[in-house]
Amino acid sequence: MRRLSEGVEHALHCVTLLGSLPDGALLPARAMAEFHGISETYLLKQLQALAGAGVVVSVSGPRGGYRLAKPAGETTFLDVLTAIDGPGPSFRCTEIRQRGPGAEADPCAYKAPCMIRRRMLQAEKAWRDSLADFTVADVIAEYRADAHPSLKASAREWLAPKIRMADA
Amino acid sequence: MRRLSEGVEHALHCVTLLGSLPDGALLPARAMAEFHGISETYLLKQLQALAGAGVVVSVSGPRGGYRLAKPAGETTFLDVLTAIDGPGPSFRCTEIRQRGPGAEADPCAYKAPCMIRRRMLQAEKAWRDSLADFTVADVIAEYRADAHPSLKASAREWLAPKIRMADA
DNA sequence: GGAGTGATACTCGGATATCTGGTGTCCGAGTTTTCGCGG
DNA sequence: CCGCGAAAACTCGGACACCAGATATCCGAGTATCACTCC
Repeated sequence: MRRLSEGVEHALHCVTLLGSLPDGALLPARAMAEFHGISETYLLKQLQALAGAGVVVSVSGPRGGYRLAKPAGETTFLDVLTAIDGPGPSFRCTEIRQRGPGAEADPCAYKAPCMIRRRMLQAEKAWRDSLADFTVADVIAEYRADAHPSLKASAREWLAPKIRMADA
Repeated sequence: MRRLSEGVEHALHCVTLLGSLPDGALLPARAMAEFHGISETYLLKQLQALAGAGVVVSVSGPRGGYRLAKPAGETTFLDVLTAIDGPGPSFRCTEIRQRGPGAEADPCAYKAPCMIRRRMLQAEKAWRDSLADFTVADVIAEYRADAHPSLKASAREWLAPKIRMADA
């Protein structure tokens, strides 16, 4: 498969970050960009796509920011990938078997689907199924179990002043 | 995942075509391009990659052309994909977790691999495993069983004069 | 002192440049065939 | 008629333009905050 967009990595890390915050907490894009050392303006583009796909929700104005739209346990890697790279399949069959000398044949002779297309989509389904099994909560749990304690503490400390709690 | 290269489709169809020829038969790139109604010069680029990866072998000069390097039953979709799109993984972890405020932390704190990277590579492995299960022979067998008889006959007839048999 | 009101500051959202990599093309290297010439 | 040799034709191989999509950026819309004024 072609090289995967770098925005996917940004989106996955940011979604994981959002999922590790307390319930109802908001985090602005600037904080996420600084935390990961990436471009803020470009990250906005990805967050915009995530918001449009219903993975995160955005709140405008001061005290605004982003938060997960659903609990971390219900947000899968596939949701994020679909939001960033689009819902369509990566392999697109252009039916080249029908071009060239085969073009004059009866169109109904091509009733059967292209075998190659079928196989490629089947492989892609395996990939999607695997991604659908991974939730953001899984990554967070693994992080909390394995990450170095001082690392977790410093991250928590750095993030604390940037977090905005909902009015609730 | 990003849109898959269109050359992949060309390569897969051409490899299938080569696999359906009699043993030792050669077919020039021009014939394959005309058969599929695609650009000959661009197809050469893909065939070059396939030859470099050892999927097909090329023979120069008149009466030259391409043939499969291994039997169709041992040539998998994964071989073709790897040859065209490169062997590297599609998801590349740039370790953004180590940038930003986490940069000052002890490097040994990052001994554990990035969880997100691990999951993405795992999903990619599922995709590769699925592709490795599909051989060119499978597609050909399915084609011979399901394709319209007149279609098979016309293709055979069109290809016949372009096929070059090895000296054997 | 409290409420209203306007300005302000901060946030996200969409439209706009730039640049890498896929797409498409060209000319050169190599090999077999073939035609011509000489024996 | 047969053998030799040079030229030609056809093939693949690598290097060169072109273009779409990802990357990176900027300006505009919306909203809560804050300060100031008035009651």
